[in-house]
Amino acid sequence: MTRRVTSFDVAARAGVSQSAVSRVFSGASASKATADKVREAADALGYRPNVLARSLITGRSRIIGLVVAYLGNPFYPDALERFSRDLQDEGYHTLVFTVPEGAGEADTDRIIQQMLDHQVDGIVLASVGLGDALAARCEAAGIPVVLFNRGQAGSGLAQVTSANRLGGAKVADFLVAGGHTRIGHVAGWQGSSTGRDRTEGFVARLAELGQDCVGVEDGRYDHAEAVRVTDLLLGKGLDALFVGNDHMAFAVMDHLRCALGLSVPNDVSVVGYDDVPMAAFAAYDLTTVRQPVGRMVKTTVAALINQIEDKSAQAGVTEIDGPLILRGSARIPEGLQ
Amino acid sequence: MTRRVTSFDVAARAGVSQSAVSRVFSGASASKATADKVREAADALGYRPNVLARSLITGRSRIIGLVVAYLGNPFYPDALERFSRDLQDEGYHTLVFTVPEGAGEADTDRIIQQMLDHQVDGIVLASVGLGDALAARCEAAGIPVVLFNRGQAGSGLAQVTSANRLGGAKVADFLVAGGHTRIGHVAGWQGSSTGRDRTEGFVARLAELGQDCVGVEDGRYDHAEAVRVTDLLLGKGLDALFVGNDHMAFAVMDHLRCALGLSVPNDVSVVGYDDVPMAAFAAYDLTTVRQPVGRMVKTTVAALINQIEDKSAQAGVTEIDGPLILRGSARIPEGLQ
DNA sequence: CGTGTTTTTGCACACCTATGCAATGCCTCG
DNA sequence: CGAGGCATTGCATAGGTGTGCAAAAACACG
Repeated sequence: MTRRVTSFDVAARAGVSQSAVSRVFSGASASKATADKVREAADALGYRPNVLARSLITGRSRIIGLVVAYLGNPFYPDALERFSRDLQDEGYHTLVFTVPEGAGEADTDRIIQQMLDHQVDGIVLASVGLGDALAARCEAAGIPVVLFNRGQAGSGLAQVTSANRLGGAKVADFLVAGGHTRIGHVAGWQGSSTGRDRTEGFVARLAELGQDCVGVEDGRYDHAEAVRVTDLLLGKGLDALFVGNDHMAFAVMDHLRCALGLSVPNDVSVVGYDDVPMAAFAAYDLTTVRQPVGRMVKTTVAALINQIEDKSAQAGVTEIDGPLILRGSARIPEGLQ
Repeated sequence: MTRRVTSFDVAARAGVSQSAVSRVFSGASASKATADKVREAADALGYRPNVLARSLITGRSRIIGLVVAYLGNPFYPDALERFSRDLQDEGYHTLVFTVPEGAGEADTDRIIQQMLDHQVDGIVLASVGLGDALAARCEAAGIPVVLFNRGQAGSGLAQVTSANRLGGAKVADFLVAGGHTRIGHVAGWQGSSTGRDRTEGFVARLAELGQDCVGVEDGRYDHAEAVRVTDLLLGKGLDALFVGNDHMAFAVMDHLRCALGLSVPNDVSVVGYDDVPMAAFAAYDLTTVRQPVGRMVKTTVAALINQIEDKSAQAGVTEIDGPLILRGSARIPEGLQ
């Protein structure tokens, strides 16, 4: 195994100084003549700048830390893939951390610490919260943090979500327009802003329309839990269910159809949230509120890079609206085709 | 934003030399007395070793590059999550690269180059191949590469897969035992070793049992393509289908049931490969060959770390056997309950 | 050709840690 | 008490790059 070829080697071969080589490769000013000489020598030797040394001195690693929790929910692999690609396009790389199911503040703490150790230039937390102490630590280290698909009121952190309240309201409008009168709700985890917001928007709009929600139960974004609380709700008599995300909606539909022998949508209409690719599968054909992942990711990346390049940039809260996608899992009101 | 606190700061406060601090934090020998002093000072100042500087000098970054292609197939998010966790447990971190759908050698080349630039200690290629030139470059740089769920004959690279030939054979045994006589096969991508091996094992065993496979079509691990070729095969009259992975099997089942109104398994038995979590969903209840992801990942990580720590270690080929999981998508032979 | 201005270049140092080497201190055993 | 062995410590340097500063070169202009 041969020693790494360094900028000195290139300099020697090109007959210039090491700093000239550095300048050529970091885009600083250099005359065409030397630039040519340097590039030629570099090619001949197979030289590539050592990213570590560069990062050490510039203090910027061009690495973004991405923390993701629920990879079992197909929404997140999709987001992850887009993050990786979009960041790559901007010249950044993605250090991925997964936080296990029942992880607490302590686990997040360790992870954030490791990211700081690696000198990441920024952090994306996908559906993961951040304690105030940790947020302060990142702030102190000058490392921007953006929350993806998760809000945190009063944290002062940048956030990108879909318009969850509005989305919930859209579902309420839709189900009422469809003539449903006994509407239940398997909520997204009420410990998360997305879960709460969707529920609030949904319940509030139902009330505006003069309907009471027959029942609300927290499904905690979990398969088994969603099925369990569905049974609770069904005991009250239902003709429609709004489920806090697609992932749970699939479980609910399976349970209704296969375990209970009910027809969706004839006996019960089901509406989800996310519009993951699987929602379009014929077996589910799920009516659902689309979260525009592509735009959400691009917005997140833009916000992050903006804060990295301009430390004084303000952290903003962005909500991106998404349409209700009409499919076959819920009765469609007369007027809408 | 305050300057980073360095080992010198800690040394000054603890009244020792910088090297003492270094030794305490890198686990080298140090007396209890100094270790205590150093730790106290470090805690007081909030010192953490700079990973970049450490990597620069040791030549080991403790970062593993993970390249993954088909995140749309739920098998891979699962694997990714396990890789991240297992590597974390071993003190490594995961730099993730995704290669876009129709990516060629050139894209892979760029990605590998970037990984080398980042001084990764090792590379995992999940269902991605590696050209000989690139393999040689990694070899030259002394960076071990392990192929995950993909073989490459004659490459000399370490490989971890499931026992694909055997798995295909198991499906053949099972379908024949179930009394099927007109068996078709939507193959996994024949440009991949996994696809070819499963097909070979399946077809060969069918032949041993005195049956001809009614038809084999390449589904290319793609949803739409799988549906398309299913129609081709159905034209020949089928009572069973072996599909090259679960991801395609879902599409096939949806098509059979929802578009064509056929019953699975009454009209056609369907068997998949992978046993992704979704295969257990009631809507599909898919009989399938399990790929033991957990063991495959652990084996891959172990092989990688082994090669990292002992450069002379030989790259091996590992195949891990997985059981056929009996569910409701295929007729079950009398004897088996 | 001389002077003033801009661009280019090289020198030296900084970034932060790990580690070989020599020196120091401590302990043991005769 | 002295010699020898061992653990510990500090010094100095390496690892590969970016960058401020001053010198040198190139250029413009009268």
